[in-house]
Amino acid sequence: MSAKQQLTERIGQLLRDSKLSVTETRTKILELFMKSNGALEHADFDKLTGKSFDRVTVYRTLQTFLDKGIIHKIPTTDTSIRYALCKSECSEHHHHDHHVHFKCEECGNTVCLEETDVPAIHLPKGYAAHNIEVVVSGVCKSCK
Amino acid sequence: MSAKQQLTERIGQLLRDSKLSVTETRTKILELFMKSNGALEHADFDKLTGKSFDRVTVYRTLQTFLDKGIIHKIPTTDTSIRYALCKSECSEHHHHDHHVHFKCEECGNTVCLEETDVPAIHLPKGYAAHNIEVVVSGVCKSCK
DNA sequence: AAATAATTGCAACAATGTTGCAATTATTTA
DNA sequence: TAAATAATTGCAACATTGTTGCAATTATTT
Repeated sequence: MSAKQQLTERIGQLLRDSKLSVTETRTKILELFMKSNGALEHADFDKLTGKSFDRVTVYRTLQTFLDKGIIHKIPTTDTSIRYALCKSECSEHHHHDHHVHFKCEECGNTVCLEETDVPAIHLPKGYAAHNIEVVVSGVCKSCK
Repeated sequence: MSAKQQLTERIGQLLRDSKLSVTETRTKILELFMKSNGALEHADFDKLTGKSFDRVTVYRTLQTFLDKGIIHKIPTTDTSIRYALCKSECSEHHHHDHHVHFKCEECGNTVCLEETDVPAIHLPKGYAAHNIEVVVSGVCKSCK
């Protein structure tokens, strides 16, 4: 079995596990996530697939993946929301997204730093934290 | 001198200090920032001013304030970028925005927790950090 | 108070995101 | 495995958000 076939099989399994139909769009989009080593934004899917899918379909696919805990959003200060694959600990009802995100100012790429834990934050009295997002910007390994 | 007049005078001074003309739009928008205890998004200005200003003017005003270091952006995972006033340590060329942002899931309000410092993050080898953004979501003081 | 410089608002556009519905594709059932 | 059912896709149409050029207005300077 070729590497390509293996990837397709793995993606199919992931979709079935999430109780989703295995379709071309979903397979292709997951493939893009798995091949890319960073976060993707909506416009990337047009670029990377050569607009093979309708914009609406891409929006709906991303939303579905979010709902199922397959991908997560990364906060930004620009218009484009970024998405990245979740690790296996994430599920439909519980995200364990406790890693740091890094955005490189040189190449513009955003990556998940899985090894880097989000530190505990000591909030003022009366505040209850459910989720902590850390986005570091600077220069990445490849660009320095 | 009334409280209202004092605020207007303070705003005028802030604008002059930043080498900006003192106009109605800018004064009004800064007034909104100073009166609100949280971050504002573009749509808020329409709501709060009853659409007294053209959308374009509001966009340009916010951009100008960003450039001058009067306000800063707060990252989000939704479409709307949020803005909040900078403290006095910020200037045109250097932001000292090292506080934590908190978004309440109940009331939707985002606030700057000035007292809460951003912790040091230990990045993997090869990564250089310029800026660290921390956004905590949960339940705020008023909503718990 | 006039001259100059900066800001505003309009129009027109571009990009991003959403909804309903009919056609297509995937899954289930027999 | 073919028909029935269920889900997904693509289109059209629209809503929202953000951008640019330019003429009219307003603020600052001389």
